[in-house]
Amino acid sequence: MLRVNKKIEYGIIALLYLAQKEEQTASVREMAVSCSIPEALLSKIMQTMKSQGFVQPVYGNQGGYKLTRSLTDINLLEITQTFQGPIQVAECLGSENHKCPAKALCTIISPMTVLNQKIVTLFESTSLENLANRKTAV
Amino acid sequence: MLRVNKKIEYGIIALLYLAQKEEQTASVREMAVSCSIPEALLSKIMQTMKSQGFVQPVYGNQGGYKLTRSLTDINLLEITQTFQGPIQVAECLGSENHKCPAKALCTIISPMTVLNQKIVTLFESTSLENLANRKTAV
DNA sequence: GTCTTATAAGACTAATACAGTCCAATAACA
DNA sequence: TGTTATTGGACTGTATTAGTCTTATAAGAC
Repeated sequence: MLRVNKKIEYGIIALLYLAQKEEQTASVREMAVSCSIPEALLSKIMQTMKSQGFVQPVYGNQGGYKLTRSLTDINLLEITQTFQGPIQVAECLGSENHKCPAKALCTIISPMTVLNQKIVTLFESTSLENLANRKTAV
Repeated sequence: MLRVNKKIEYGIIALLYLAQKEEQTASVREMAVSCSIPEALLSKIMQTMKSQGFVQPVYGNQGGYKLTRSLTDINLLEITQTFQGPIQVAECLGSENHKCPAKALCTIISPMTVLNQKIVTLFESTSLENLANRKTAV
């Protein structure tokens, strides 16, 4: 497993779709049908995307969303953080999570932190443009 | 999130503990108390570890488990796969999972496969010895 | 032989996260 | 004012995770 959730998958697909349309808007319905994503779910996802500034809403007839940032400027880490919070390979790496009873004698926190940073770097250096071109950086 | 589960965390901690004891055995109870891990849960974890050949059981008084492989020989990928199955950043990357309705027009499968491979490589090249020394390879 | 220590294995429960739905409200244009 | 579309909240079902409980089995110590 160790997987990114559906919102992230769908969100990326939707952003790539919007990028194809260049300056035009696409409604949630259009994107949902074109990409086979449940409409109500995509609607939620786009709301979150809006609140993070990835897209801009256009109300009314012929409205929808349009991309406000370029694909080269958006990286996978941002999207992952938006829908799943910070990347933490181990639960105890979370800043607010100091309740692990084994923490004092834990032998793996420190190395896990290093591993975590590697994954963060990998995600951070992968832009949506990279994804669209079927590459990853690093 | 994007996190490794508790069994993996506890399992690694237990293996590192066993390594410290060198050729001696340590019982589940001893490990559980020393590492603050719920005993019944650790018991399950050790059973799985046994079935994968990481440790050997010793029955009876003064029994427990002992390590059968060296820390340099065990990598994080093996442990992750043992307790969480194969690493798949995206759900659709699973071999048996061909039911995604968007698959035909999905724009992210191919790049996600590349990303997935990077993570697999990172885990594979990180041995428990690396973890014990607070490093990761790659 | 039986007592004790320890693993083995299966069923079971509780809590959480995930995926997805439903409905009423609001915004803006024609 | 009707239509198209976003907004936001509550809600449901399912899967995964974490952890517990109980009974059985193995083997050494006395």
